Amino acid sequence: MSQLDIKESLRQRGKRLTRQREILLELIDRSGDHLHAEQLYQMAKERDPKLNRVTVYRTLKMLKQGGLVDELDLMHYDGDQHYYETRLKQEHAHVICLRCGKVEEFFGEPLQRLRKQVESHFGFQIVLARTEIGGYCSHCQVLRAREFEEARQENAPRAKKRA
Amino acid sequence: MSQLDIKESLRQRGKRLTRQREILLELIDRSGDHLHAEQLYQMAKERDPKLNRVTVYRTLKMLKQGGLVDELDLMHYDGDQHYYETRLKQEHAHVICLRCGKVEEFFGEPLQRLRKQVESHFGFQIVLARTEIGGYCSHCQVLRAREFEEARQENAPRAKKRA
DNA sequence: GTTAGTGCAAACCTTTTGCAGCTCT
DNA sequence: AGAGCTGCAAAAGGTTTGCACTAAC
Repeated sequence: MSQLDIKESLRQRGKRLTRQREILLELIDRSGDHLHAEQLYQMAKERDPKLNRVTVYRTLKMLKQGGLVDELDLMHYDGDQHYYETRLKQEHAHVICLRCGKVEEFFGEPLQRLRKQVESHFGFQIVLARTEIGGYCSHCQVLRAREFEEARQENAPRAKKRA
Repeated sequence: MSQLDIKESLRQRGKRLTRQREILLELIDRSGDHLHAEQLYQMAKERDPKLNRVTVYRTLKMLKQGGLVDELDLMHYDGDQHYYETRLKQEHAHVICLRCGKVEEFFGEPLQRLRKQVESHFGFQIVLARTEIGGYCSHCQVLRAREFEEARQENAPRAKKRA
């Protein structure tokens, strides 16, 4: 969903396109996924120092209610704030590395199957769905193993390095 | 994961089994899933009026870190607090009705497939995973349709009931 | 006897609200 | 003109922290 689509959607719902919203929409549009309110606020403040944090929250809330952005928790990787991304057509899971914080997106058929099964199994009408997976990316798995090894050696000082 | 299993796990990790923890574990064990800290606190206070809210938070945090309970958001159905459930062997999704708040659990093979695919696709080591689906249960779908109809008639007063 | 755990008060972080004034349309 | 939006200040909601005291091991 592009900035233009979002603007059009606001127009149709009789929302005003203020200077502040222009700034926020542009930032959301180009700065990629997964920002939280404070990040967005800091970035917006550079373009308009008077823009208030509250406006960021109000704008995000409005976009969320309009179905234009999705709200994520990302396994509370870094505190309890929420993260936002412009809504994509295709459902996807978020895979978060608990060590480095990197977020991968996974698009795969199990997600569609899951959705269909829940709908038919419970007669449920799905409005929004979210899958978040936390763990360690391949890079950090190696680093963690190394860290463990180092910690082990520190706990057993004077031991010979090799048996 | 039963209360006894949890106690054993604490013992092994050198955690103390205090009077307060006994109370909280028992409540978590028997009062079913999906409570949040405040609910747990209110229940615990009835058994020990001196037990502090902070102890509830600290206990939940410890159990979470020990992998004994899982933390959920339930699509922030009712505010931004977290919900807790004792960890089950089998992965499942939570299906939350946004109107009545009912939570269903869905166990199905797409979840296992998803997990496997993410592991192999990214070489990712999964620690915890969470799928939350928000929408309307079959019961509330009917009620919502009725509510819409009533609202429509109020907005068009004196209109004939049937065309 | 140690050390982990508790209660209390106070702080913290994120988000929301009330209201007067401003600005899109 | 007028509804909708903004900024400011203040509050709310949920959770964490520092510290002196207590209790489990």
